Amino acid sequence: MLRADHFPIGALSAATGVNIETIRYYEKIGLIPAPPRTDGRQRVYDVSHLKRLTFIRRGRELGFSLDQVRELLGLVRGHDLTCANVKAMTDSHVTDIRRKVRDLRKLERVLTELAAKCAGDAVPDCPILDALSKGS
Amino acid sequence: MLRADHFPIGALSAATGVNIETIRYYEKIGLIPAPPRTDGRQRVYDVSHLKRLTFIRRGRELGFSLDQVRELLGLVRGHDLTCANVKAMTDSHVTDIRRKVRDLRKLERVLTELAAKCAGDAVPDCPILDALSKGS
DNA sequence: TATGCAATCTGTAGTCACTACAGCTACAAG
DNA sequence: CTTGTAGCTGTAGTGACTACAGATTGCATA
Repeated sequence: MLRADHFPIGALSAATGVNIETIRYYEKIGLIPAPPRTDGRQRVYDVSHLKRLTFIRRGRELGFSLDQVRELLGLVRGHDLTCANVKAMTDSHVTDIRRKVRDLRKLERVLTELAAKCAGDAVPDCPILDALSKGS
Repeated sequence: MLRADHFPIGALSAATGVNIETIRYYEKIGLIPAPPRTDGRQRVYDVSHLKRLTFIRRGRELGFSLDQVRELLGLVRGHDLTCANVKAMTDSHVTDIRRKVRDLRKLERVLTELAAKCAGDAVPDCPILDALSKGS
């Protein structure tokens, strides 16, 4: 944990695991507020930035888009989210994820089947390429 | 199936299910050869283009990147692929897919657990937001 | 105080695989 | 010959960053 109550961007990056360039990017798109600066125009952060950025990182890790994270942060027209709002967003996100998993598992099955037909020898002729080429 | 042996881009698009803009994009990045043109500079395709584009579309549907498709097409330095090459690419792709599935299922589990704790009522206080905010 | 060097700054361009659009020209049917 | 659809080029936008160039700042040591 950071002991100092003010720290530069590198420390914020290290503490949150968010890339320095990404932090500046988040500032540019208004996801985190522009922090105060030193006389030399270097950014100075405090614990509130650390918390907010940690929230963003976890949201991203859970697969929310930046826009969804923005919404979760209650940034949309200053509107405070209710628990019901958040649950609805989460449920719809889970539905998306389940669909992706289904699609990927199907892909996996098809590719595995194709690979099984493939002897893996040194000839240029291959059942996988055949399967991709054959008429509809 | 197309009966004419020469056809314009719209017909190629309809026959393959690949968007017109995407076909031109594929040409620009060298994935399909530039076809001959009419006097009015409109592209004229034949069955070879149709086959190649179908191959590309199927490869994409199986989740290969354009660079992998390019490789499967044997475009990389004119080197012909052996069956072993193709099998190796496919296997590594399957490994990628399995990893993605694992990650997504984990995400699904975490989100489902979070959503279960959430009463879904109208108060602004929400266990999901709490979980994202809490210290590490 | 001087110096050296790591950290930070801004701004731009690149990534992937397209998609969208503006403003133009070509072609086929009636 | 007109009308309408199809096609043309070139550029910019998408999401979520990442990479870089070239400048400046800040801090520690000599």
